[in-house]
Amino acid sequence: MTAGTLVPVFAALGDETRWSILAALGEGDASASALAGRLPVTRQAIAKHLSVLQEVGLVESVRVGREVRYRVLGAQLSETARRLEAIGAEWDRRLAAIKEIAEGL
Amino acid sequence: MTAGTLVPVFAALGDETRWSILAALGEGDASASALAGRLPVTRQAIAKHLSVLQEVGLVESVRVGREVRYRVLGAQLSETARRLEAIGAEWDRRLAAIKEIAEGL
DNA sequence: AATTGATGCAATCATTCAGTTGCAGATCAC
DNA sequence: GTGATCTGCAACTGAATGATTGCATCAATT
Repeated sequence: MTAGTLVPVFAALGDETRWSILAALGEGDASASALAGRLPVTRQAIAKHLSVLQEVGLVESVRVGREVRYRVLGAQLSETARRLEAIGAEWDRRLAAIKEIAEGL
Repeated sequence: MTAGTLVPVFAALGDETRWSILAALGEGDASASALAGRLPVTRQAIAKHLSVLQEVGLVESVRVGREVRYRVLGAQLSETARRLEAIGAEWDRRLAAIKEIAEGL
């Protein structure tokens, strides 16, 4: 269901413009040209960002006639969040264990 | 408790070397020099990465004599995961609503 | 105090990347 | 078919960044 590697997803999410695109797509599916009308960047720049987002599984595209509509995939975000939560919890567990040892409990 | 902006945290997590550092720190607190002994990059490169990680609240540092020890903060990861999950769920909710409308349910 | 080991700062280099412009190709409307 | 519109590819530019080397500084050990 989800992409293999985790790091590229974070790299994709580490850009303000891409979040603007995701936010705009959150209002409803749209094409690169339509997004270019709402954001202060060119269509080609948006097309590149959409390509990045699609490669990591954050959006999907559907061809409708002569335009290509993009849609946000929330499931990938949830999956990423789940894996991140697991890692964070593991580290906190270790820290707690160390603290217990240090305090002689 | 956590840093303000979300995007820089993702940018910080979007680098393989920084994950190597986080993984190494997961085995126990360490200094930049100690990490340089375990990873295939120079101490200065690691120092820069640690600076980035510290700025977004993923690690904290404690001075111990002449060395500076770094520790992973799992709480920031968990916090980031929570916010990500919330966004993903919201998007999926909207998608489901749109799909229902489209299918005339 | 002299030496050793650790951090910090600065300059440099190569690569990556976000963004642009320009043009060619494809598809709908008329 | 002709024109308008949307996509796709390619080349280019400028800025950000990952990584390096070199040197200065500061603290602990002897």
